[in-house]
Amino acid sequence: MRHKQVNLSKNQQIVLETIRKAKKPLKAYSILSSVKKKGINAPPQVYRALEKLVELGVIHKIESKNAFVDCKNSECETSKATAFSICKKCQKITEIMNSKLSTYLTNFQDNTGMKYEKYNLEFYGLCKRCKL
Amino acid sequence: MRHKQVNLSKNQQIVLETIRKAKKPLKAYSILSSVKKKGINAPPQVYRALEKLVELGVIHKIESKNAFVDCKNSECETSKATAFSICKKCQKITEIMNSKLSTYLTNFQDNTGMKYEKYNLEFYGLCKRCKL
DNA sequence: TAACGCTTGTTATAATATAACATTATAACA
DNA sequence: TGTTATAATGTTATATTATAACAAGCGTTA
Repeated sequence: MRHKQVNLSKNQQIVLETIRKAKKPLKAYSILSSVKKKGINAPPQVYRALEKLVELGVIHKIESKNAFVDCKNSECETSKATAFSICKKCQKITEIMNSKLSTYLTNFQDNTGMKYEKYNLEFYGLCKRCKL
Repeated sequence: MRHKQVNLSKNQQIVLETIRKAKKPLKAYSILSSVKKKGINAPPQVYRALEKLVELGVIHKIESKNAFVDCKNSECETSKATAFSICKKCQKITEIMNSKLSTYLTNFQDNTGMKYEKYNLEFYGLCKRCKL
């Protein structure tokens, strides 16, 4: 498995490392405060790194949370097909990797004549533990 | 297509009317400036109305745009199952009403043991006109 | 070298959203 | 009707999320 990390700039690497170390999705300003000690001082530096990392598909943005997680799917080349489950109680977020689902959605066509290039799906509910 | 009949408060009605008149998704502060002449002066008034309307399922939030559209689906009782197509070029947003899709997603199960109560799906691409 | 593209650093500000609190309206019902 | 509970309102202030704008550095390559 090859890592695109090789091609990342310094700030991009720092931000990615921070996200990878986290057990949960991180928000931009939380990342910012984590990386201040590494010389990243201002929001644009974080947001620029995030934008690039999302573009590369190595992280994903959870739109309904304004938070970022690293992509656990090693085959994920870009961020064009993403699905997450979000626990309403503990906020745990998991990337759903289900080939039937992704095939279904990637091939989905409706009658509007639109050509879909990308999708993002977010499921909400209670995770196994919080159901108890 | 019939709109849903619901008992709404004054501010909720004003906000809903504004969204219904719009041809495209509206952002909260854009709504705010539209309704200033009707006596709504501050963000919380708009956000509270929006929150309630979303809860009732008469409008939906497009998470990736921080914008709100009215629900065109007269059978949509709550905001538990939503799907949209978003044109990357003209920003046109359409609610997807496809029973096969909603059945598929509503019944979707993965192996995490999570029980899904709600989902939101956003497709991105080029609409018919922008493809030309 | 010069021109270019990309990343960086920096300050300032825009855009989105909520906290907190006081007040008023409405609904439910004894 | 009066009483209570709940929902909605109005208001100020502030928190949170994100981008604009500009200057400068660095490596590539023409």
